[in-house]
Amino acid sequence: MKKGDHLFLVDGSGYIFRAYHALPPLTRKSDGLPVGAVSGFCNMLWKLMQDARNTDVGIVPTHFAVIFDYSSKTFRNDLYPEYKANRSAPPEDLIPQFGLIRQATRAFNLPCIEMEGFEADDLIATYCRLACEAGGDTTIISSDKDLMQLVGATVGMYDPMKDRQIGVPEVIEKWGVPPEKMVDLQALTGDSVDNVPGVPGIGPKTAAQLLEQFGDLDGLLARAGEIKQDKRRESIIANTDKARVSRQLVTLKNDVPVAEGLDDFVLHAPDGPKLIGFLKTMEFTSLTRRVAEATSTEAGDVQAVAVTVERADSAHGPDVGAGEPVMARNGAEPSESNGTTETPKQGDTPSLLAALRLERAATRKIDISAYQCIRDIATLKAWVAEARETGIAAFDVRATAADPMQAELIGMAMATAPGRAAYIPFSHKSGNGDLLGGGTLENQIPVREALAVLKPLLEDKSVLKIAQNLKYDLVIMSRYGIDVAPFDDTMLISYVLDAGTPHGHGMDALADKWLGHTPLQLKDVTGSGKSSVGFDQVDIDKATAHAAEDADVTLRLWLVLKPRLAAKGLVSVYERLERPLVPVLARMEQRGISVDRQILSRLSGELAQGAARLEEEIYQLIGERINIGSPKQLGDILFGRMGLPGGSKTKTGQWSTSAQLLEDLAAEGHELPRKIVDWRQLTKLKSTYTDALPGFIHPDTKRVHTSYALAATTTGRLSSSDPNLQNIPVRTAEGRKIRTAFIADKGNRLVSADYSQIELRVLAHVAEIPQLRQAFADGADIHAITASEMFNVPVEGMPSEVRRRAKAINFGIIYGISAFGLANQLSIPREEASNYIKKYFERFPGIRDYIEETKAYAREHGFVETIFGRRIHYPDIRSSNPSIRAFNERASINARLQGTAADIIRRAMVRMDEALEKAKLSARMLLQVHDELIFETVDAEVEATIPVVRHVMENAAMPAVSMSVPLHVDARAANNWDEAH
DNA sequence: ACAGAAGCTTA
DNA sequence: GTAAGCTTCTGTT
Repeated sequence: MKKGDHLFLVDGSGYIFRAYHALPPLTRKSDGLPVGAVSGFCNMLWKLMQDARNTDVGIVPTHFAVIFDYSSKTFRNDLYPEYKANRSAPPEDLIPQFGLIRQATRAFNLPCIEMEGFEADDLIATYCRLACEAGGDTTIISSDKDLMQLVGATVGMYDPMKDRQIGVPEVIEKWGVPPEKMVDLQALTGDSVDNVPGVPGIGPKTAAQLLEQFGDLDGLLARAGEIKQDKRRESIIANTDKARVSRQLVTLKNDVPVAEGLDDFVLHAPDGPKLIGFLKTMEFTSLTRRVAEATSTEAGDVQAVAVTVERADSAHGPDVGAGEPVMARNGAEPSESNGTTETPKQGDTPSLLAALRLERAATRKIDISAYQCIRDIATLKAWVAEARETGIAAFDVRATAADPMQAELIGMAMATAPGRAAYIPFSHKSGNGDLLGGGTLENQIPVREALAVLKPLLEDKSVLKIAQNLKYDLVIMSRYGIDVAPFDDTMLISYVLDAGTPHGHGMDALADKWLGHTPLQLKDVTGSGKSSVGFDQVDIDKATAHAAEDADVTLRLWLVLKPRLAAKGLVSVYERLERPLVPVLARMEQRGISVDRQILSRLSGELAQGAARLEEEIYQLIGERINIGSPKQLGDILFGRMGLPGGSKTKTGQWSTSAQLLEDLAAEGHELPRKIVDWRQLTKLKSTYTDALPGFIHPDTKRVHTSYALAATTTGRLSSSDPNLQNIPVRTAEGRKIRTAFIADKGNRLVSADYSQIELRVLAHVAEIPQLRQAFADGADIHAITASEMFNVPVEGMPSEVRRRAKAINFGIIYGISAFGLANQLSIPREEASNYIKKYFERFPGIRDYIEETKAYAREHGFVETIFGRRIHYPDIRSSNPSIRAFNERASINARLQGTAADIIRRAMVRMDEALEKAKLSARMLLQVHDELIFETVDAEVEATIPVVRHVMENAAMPAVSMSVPLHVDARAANNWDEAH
């Protein structure tokens, strides 16, 4: 082996188990021999070898071996007799397959390596070292964490089933420590599968954090007394020996006296006849056919195949046919149903213009081979000048990640007219690089230089920039020091035009609907599944076709969609409520919020303990260790074996184990359901919040940056994801503790400001209900007033149950009330609920009128509008199916209220930054939770900030709408979100 | 490995 | 009864 050679080591034993479990269990040969795992193994090995020949993917092995465990007894059992002692025997139908899989390996002409007393992992470690010393690189085909300690400059891993390469960054991302510290991490966490003890109570998150703090395991054990948390400190001190022996167990031995040397692993081509012979014996017909095809096209003999391996890049790459589907797509005629059916009215200029532009854009054929690739500054400058000339540039940023806070620029596409588009690659890598990544390709304009030319254009007030989902590009560009303006966003225009229609607002849906065109899919250029690569690995010609097409399509969509805004009277919705919010949200996402790791980690420990205790108690009560998290198992036990009363079935025929039902059983005095409900709460909090949130802390900013979607809901609300910070617990004391982890930086406070009863206020305004308007004007308790009106009870000394029922009705109205739903909510008979509603409408006839008007309007127009003109479509409102129709009616009633409230807070957000700046305040808006805004500001400015925030929020409807009901905002400041809320 | 169901969190 | 997103389990690829 020499420098530049590349060794593939397949973790054969790992492969066997994964193949066995990933495949349907009952694959048998005609004589009954179980061969499912053998089949999976052969398929994977074949795919791996085919993929490996594809030099586009980047790695061509020169050496190849498959490594197996020899037996279960190894030197580790001498160190620690319990090692792997809890391993049950392999499944019966897997046992005969071990030998077959070794034979399969030989049939593939691959070395089959194993050694008594050592695990496959030790042999892999040894060969990695030998390869490294010889100057070669190694790829380990496995995803086993036990092997991650070997990853480094010359050693990478590859998971063939997930098609994922695992290098140093991936190890750090997954485990929070670099590969060389994996041993220490595993020593702390242990491994229940292999029976490595570790330190009880220390999981991967805690271990990573401790190792970061103390450097390594020895440092940690030596200074364990410094750990603040009592339980953790005591556990580590008490289990020092276990940690040490665990480290020995997980440390791979890289000096096994191996019999075969690397030179024995030189890769030979598959011996077609030999392999086919084996596969036929196994009755793997489809793989036999594939192998036969692959080998016969190369003249069917060993020599010819061997040549193919050497020159796979020239003639047999997987992309030979790439031009064909492209042409086919291109040649397709635009679909008939693309909006041209709408006939423009006489004299309706915007409509006419819309139709004309649509006609032009849609009929002009999209030719993705016509796009230019810009590879020198002079050409780039010419394109920039052209965009200045036309005053319009659609652009599309290509970056390394879907998360704009983590993404690095790879290139950018721009379009100045339909069909006239170009791609500027900045940092594409060579296709045949190894795991370390190929070198940057020649003839690209480096990011800095390209951005220096592009920045004046992107910031030019006289050039409109157009993008699809512009917030993503905005966040990235902002990180590169560019403030893109002015701009339009085709996704948002579509959202304003068509919220609620069945098509989405993504580029593919829009291209299909408006242009009758299907753009190249990302996976068509990056490869799907098997051979997918980062966009920076994509061949520049293909990258150009894809990225430039997106810019071209975006421009065409803008030409079609923008005029429709005016035609439908939706310009102001777009310009007041949508577009200006984009940079506001981009800034909020970039700022992020501080989350205290320590608090979450402590909570996580507490929750784990609580859950474990409940688990034991539950097992005691049912006398069996079932999976409590499985509603199926739980239902079978509770209502089947234990025969608890009141069981009901879900629509799939399973026993329902909903919290409501379990609560009812608990109320009847059953002990078990209570514990299950409690267990669910604890595990929910742990898995969704305390365990998940730390993973979202950005490595550089140390803050959590959520992502807001502007066009995700039908009503105009925002949504939050990755992580969702709009559903952080608040109702229970236990859950609220999670909010204490959301903190202000030192010297700062969090300010939370939320609208009080905004949707009911909107209802009182739009439905013109005198009693409710008066109640809100008086600052009265709205639910108590409602109850008082309905039941003729004075507000003073009102029983809480009476108020509770009125409150449920008020909420019910907002949700488009039904007797069924109200009955459910209040656990009362439907008759009774029906009477409540009747009585409510007698007292508040305006609300019944409002509901009927809304339904009639929706039925007539197919949409409803908020008071600011946002349009929400309900295409199924005329459905002949009564339950679908009723659902759409309720949703449309709700949409006017929820959507208006969403519009109001949007208006507040759009104005907020300027208002703060004008007041010379440094407060920064961080989060939005539908009716709440969270800010961070320096201590000294808290008192001055609150009135400004309140003023902007309470007057947000003005001047567009002067509400007949005052808006009220509660605001307070504290060090954490729990206390501020 | 992925999709859907069930369940639970928020406004 | 409205609007969302995330995790776990389960059956199927």
